[in-house]
Order: sequence, then C-alpha cells, then structure tokens
Amino acid sequence: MYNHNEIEKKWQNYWDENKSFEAINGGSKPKYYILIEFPYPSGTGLHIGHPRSYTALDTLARKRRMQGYNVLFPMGWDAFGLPAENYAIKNKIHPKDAVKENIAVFKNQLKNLGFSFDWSREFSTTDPDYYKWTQWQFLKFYEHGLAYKDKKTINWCLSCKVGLSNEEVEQGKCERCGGEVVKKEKEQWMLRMRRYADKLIEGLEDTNFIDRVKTAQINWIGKSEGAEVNFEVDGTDERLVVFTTRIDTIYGVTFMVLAPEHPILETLKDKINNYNEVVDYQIETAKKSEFERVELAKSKTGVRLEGIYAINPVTNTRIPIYISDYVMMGYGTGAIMAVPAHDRRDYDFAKKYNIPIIEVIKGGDIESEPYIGDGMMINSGILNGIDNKKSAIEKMISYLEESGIAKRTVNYRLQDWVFSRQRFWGEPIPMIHCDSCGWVPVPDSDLPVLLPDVASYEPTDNGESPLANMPEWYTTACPKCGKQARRETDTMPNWAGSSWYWLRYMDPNNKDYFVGRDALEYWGKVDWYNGGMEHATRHLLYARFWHRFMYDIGLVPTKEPFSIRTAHGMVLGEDGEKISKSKGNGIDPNIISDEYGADTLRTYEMFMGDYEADTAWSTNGLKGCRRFLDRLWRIQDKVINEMSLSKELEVSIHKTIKKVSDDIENMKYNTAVSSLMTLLNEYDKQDNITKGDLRVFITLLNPIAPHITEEINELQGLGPILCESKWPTYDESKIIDETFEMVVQVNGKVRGKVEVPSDATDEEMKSYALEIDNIKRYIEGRDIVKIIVVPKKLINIVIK
RNA sequence: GCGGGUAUGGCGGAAUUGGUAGACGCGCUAGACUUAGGAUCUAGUGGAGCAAUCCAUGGGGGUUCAAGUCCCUUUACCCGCACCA
Repeated sequence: MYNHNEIEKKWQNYWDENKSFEAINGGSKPKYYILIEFPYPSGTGLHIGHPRSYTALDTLARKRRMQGYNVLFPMGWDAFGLPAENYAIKNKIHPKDAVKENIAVFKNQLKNLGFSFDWSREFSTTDPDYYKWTQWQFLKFYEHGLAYKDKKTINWCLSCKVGLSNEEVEQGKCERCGGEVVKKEKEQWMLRMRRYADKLIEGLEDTNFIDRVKTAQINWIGKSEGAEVNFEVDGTDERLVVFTTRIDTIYGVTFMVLAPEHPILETLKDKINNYNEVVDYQIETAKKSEFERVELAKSKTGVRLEGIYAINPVTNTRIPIYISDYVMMGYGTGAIMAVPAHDRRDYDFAKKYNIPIIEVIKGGDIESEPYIGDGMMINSGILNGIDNKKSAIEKMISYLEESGIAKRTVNYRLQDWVFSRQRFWGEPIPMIHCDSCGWVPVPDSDLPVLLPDVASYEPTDNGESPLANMPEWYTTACPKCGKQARRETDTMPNWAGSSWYWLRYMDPNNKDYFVGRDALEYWGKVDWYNGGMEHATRHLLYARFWHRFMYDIGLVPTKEPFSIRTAHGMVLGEDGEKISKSKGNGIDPNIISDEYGADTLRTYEMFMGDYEADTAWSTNGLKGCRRFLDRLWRIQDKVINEMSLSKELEVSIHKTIKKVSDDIENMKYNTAVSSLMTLLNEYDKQDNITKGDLRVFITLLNPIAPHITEEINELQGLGPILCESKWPTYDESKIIDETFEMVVQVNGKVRGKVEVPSDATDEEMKSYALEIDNIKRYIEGRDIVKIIVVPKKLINIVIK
C-alpha cells in the first residue's frame, strides 16, 4: 500500500511550480493541439463521466509531449446559460458569483485528478474580456449580411418563458425543463447558417471525424435534391409552388395541401368561400403544441378551400386544394403536391376526404396500401414504360424545365440559427435600435456591452429578457445620429461562447484582438478534438459554421477548425442505467479519488471498457485497478541495480511498448492498460527485475497514472522526471519470438499444438505437424486432400 | 417511418481484421500465511463428460480448408431525427 494522497499532492504541486504543462507559442518542436470540450461548471461539481474523456486526452497529451511535441492542451469554462441563471434567481445572488464559486469547485477537482491542462490559458465564456470578442464576431456576421432580425415562428417554452431553437426542442418538449413548447411569433436575430449548408457538408472531406459523427452531421443538414413545380390556381394569376423529390409521380397528383400558415391564403381570401373555416383551423393549429401536432395528429385533419382549384400542369385537370397541419411551413415551400397512391400521408388524407387515388407506379395493391417502392410507370403520359424512378425523375424534370413549369432545387432540413434568447445570463447582442436609423451596430470601441450588476433579473411576464426591465441599461444614444435609442435586450444563445473558444486558447490574453494572427498561423487546426456524441450535431455544426465564416472573411487561416473528432461513451451507474439524480445511482469522483487515489480512478476509467461505448461503473473493477497499482508499488522490492533490460523480459517489453503506443493512438485505452497488467504479471514471476525494466514500465504507464509513476521513478533513481522524458521506442527485431506455438487443425478443428522455430519453412511446418501422435491418429488411413499453411500461425490438414 | 449503433462466460470486456473464441480485470471455488481477513500469495474457473471428445459469440440460412469476423435473412435493445414532401 502506498499513500496516494501524499504522493499525488506532491507531484501536482511540482507540475504547478515548474509550469510543466504550459505551452509556448512558437519554438522548434512540432505543434500539437488537443482539445476536450470545456465543461459547463454546474453547481453539483464534476460528474464521474468527466474524468473518462479528460484522462483519455490527457494521456494523449502527455504521450505527445514525451514524443517531442509542443502540446497545447487547454481548459476553460462554458458558463453562460440557464442553470446558472435559475440557480442565481433562486438563491438571490448574481449569476457571475454563482459561476465563480462553481468554477473554483470544478477547477480544484480537476487539479486533484492531475490533468496536464495549461491553466495559464484558462478563461470563461462569461469573462467580459472573452465575450467582448464574441460580440465583435457577431458584428462581423452582421456586417456581412449573415445576421438579420426577422419575424419568426419560434418554439416557445411556456415554463422557461424563452424562445428555443429547433435544436433545443426534444420530442416536442423543452430540452432544459421538459415543459410544453408552443409556437409563437417573435422578432429574432438569426444567423444565415442555411447558406452554409453545402460548405458544411463539403468541409467534412477535410476532416478525420469518426464516421458516426460525420453521418450525424450530414443527416442533420438533410440535403435533399428535387424540384420546385408551379401549379396555377384556376381563374387567378396566383400560382402555388411546391417542392418535391418525386416529380416522376406528378401524373398521380390529385390534390394539393398547404400549410395552415401559408401566405397565399391571405392573398386569395376573397376567392375562398369558406375563409372563416380556414381561420378557425389556423387558430386551432397555432394552439397545438409541436408535440400535439406530431403525436396526436396521426389521423389527418384539414379544411378544403371551397371555390378554388389548382391545375395539374401535366394532366391539365382541376384538383382541389386543402390546408392541413401535416404540411409544415418551415420545410420546402410550405405546400405539397399530393400523390395519394404513393405516399403514406397523402394516402391517409385522401382516404379520409374521399379524394381520387391514381396509381402511377405499378406494384402493390393501392386499394389497401400506398405503394412506395420502385416499378413501372403507368398512367403517366410521356413517362409510361419507364421502370425506374431515377430515369423517370430525370425525364420529367427536363421536360418541365423546358416549359418553365419546374426547376431543379435543393432543400435542406437545416434552418437558419435563431440567435436571440430572452434571458439575462448571456452575451448581450451588441445592437442598438434607433427610430430614425433603424438597427445600428455598437461601435467596436464601445465593446464589450456589459451585463449590468443588478439585484433582480427575473424574466418578464411578456417573455422579454430581464434586460427589458432596465431602462437605465438599455437607454443609450444612437451611435449614428446621437438621438436617444434603445439597446437590444435579447442575449445570445448558450452555443455562442463555445463556437470559437478553441481560437481564443491560442492567444487568451490578447487585449487588442480576438486572436493574434501569429497564434492562429502557429496553432492552425485543432489536431484532436474530443467530446460527447450529444454534441455531434448542434455544437459541432455551429462551431464549424462560425469558423468557416471567419475563414471566408479572412480572419482565420483554415477552412475547418478540427482535424480529428472523437467521441467518448458514457459512464453508466453501477446498475447499468444512465446516471441521474432521481435514480440515486451517481458516483462522486471526489470520494473515489480521496479513497483510492486519482491514479486509480484514471486507470480504471481507461480500463473499464471500450472508450467509445457506454460502460457501467463497477467499484470492484476500480479496486482491481488499485490492486494493480499496489502490485506495481511492491515490485520495487525486486529491483536490482542494472539499467539494461532483463533477457527474459526483453521480448515482452518491446511488444508492450508497441502495443501501448498503438493503442493510445487508436483510443484503445482498455487494452493498453490490460497489456501493462499482463507485463506486470510477468515481472512478478521473475525473482528480480532491473531498473531498466521498471523504467520502461512506468514510462508507459505514466500518461495514464502520472503520480505513482513519477514517485517510483524518483525513489528508485531511474532517470529524469518522466513527463519530461522520451517516450520509449521498440525494436522491430526484438519483438520476434524465436519459436511459436503452431496450431494443427484437421478439417478445421484444433487437434494438436507444437512449438516450432519461427523461421520454419512451409515444408518444415508440415513435417512437424505430421509427427504429432494425435494428428497421426486422425489421418491414418485417410486421404489428405490438401494442407493449408498459414505462416507463423497454423496448419490445417484437409482429409476425406 | 428514416438514419446510426449494439448483441461474445455469472459481470465489464479481448480477439493482430477470415486463422487456437473468452486476453486483462471483476466475481466465484479451493488452498497457503494469519489471532483475524473485506490484506497478500498459489491453483482453478464458458457448458456437458471419468476421458477421448462434443457443444458454444442473439436466432435461422449460406460462402470457405477455416466465420464472432464476409453474404442473405430475422429478433431484441439503445441513440439521434421525424407528417422533411
């Protein structure tokens, strides 16, 4: 047993005092930038899941330093957001004080775990020195026409009284509080992220993101290629534009459906005989929450527009027009051409309202089911006889394009980014509204627009930001004309601060600029970025969008911010369930590291399972890792004063160097630890080991368990401080065994094993195999059909 | 519905990518040392069988000398998105 508390404190102090992990901008070493998602410093302290990814990337960082890189491995705080605000309201303190306390707790916990962060670059997104530049960059979006304010039907959380982006609505409920979400019209600041949809897809080619992250991003952007088709409204000059990916089915269009909010309804008001019904339905729809609209509307509802018809441009027949809430204003054009024979939703609607169903693709029985698959085109004029949708689509689109009825379009699921929040605890949007000049940006020299130090900042009842209750804050002079004007009282979303933080780490104390150009050029891309799968879509898209825009206007030198992106699995409770307060299955990392030591916790979190997969916590497993470290401690008794490697251990040591080196690169931390356990088992079997044997071992283990290894190194006088030493290399010629155990199979089943020299030829291997008694028994009196030889592995004798 | 993922002993998980299934750890069993053991050490540990052997990677087919790994099919669970036209 060793005293972990004493040893760990000692080395943590040493690293602090010697600034062991502070990165320097520049120098002759190659650079390596490792980034781990910075935490939201919640009041409950570190979660047991945090040390998993932090240790993994810390291990990489420590290894890279030993490999001679200039490593940037920073840490900071993403501290704007609702929880801090709610906590502060509840406890009647200013959020900035709450945040300060929480950061202190978090930082202390991280230090106790011995992570090699460069604390000299620490900052919080809530620091005015930082959010000044967040505001400044917002103004760049504005200058380039990418930030605009628009009336927007937004998701509105009734209980938080705050607008939410699509990304923050989960299953029709508020992501934060689980409360009811309804639609509400509001003027919101928006960023034109949609314009970057293609760039965000293409940019992925320049990255090494793990596949599931790439796929998640592509799906989220939701690119879909199709066409916009014009349908005349009979007897008017108006026309309806629809988006479709299946223009080949246009002969089957027997009606049209508009979103209830569609603007043409207002235009055609006078022609619609039952306009009052339309209005009733609109009111009905607006009242429904997103959840109701999706979940409860399994059976379709709608209203037919009496008195008006659309014209199917290929059949020239008059078709009825409906409104229904199954068509969304937010996707495509808010209007669809309905093909009931081949679309589930249109089919249900047509059945309910007795609309004709015309089959245009052969297959299935459309009396009972819409047919969705591929097949021969029928009832389709020029398309008849074509048997695959690809050519049918191509033919129809070219035909309609010629006559100006249709044009090719691409649609995206991705929406513009709603950038306004009606909250106090966020970066104020640096815009001023003047009655004569309109929206005017705050001049750079007046940045940052600071949040006020006030006692009360409860949300207003009408859903405005608390800042809207503070005339002394929002009243100001128009920067353009000097007349009295009003500051924007909305603040930025939580995601803003995390959309450029990796840039600031490169040059965190720059007073004059968001990041110095030299620092940007020096550090370039983040080489390795790790974070949770829950951020694979939104955070990562916002960050990439932000960065790409900064590239387009020449402020950063790279198109993409991150090279490698990996994602860790969750640490589940001992019961295999996701950790939650209500289940009471949480594990406190403080208690664990106090009782078992930071090295034990770190080793266990690396060992517990596949890094990318969710894994249940096991206190017994943790104890096993402590036993491993105790055994390492005890092996000191066997050390003899000799620097060369033991003959008996040499091959194993070289193999382990290779294994651990490769495993860390491939995030196979669990097998890296297990191979070290195996090696220690071998050391244990020896009567004594050399200083050299031990030095290699603790060097390999050092990135994972940095304290105990430094201590042993010092106690035994094995060499210089490990974290400043070289990573061991292996000798290819030393990892070859002189002999190997050859497996002999008969008809694919193992029937014998024999020790064979590694350099045995195929013929020699065969003769070894045929000498084994058990093999002789099997092949006696049988015909040998063939013998398969796998060099240095096995022989399979096929008999009849 | 669409997209992604997972399935291997009592448990967490290995398996060089088609070549000995179960590394390593936990747990368990027996023994040693002990006043004691929830410390440590030794041995054993997928199932059946005295054994030779047989069976076994969610289920069912297939390819192959050889399949956890490849192909087809099917089931269960997890995650993300969702009347996306």
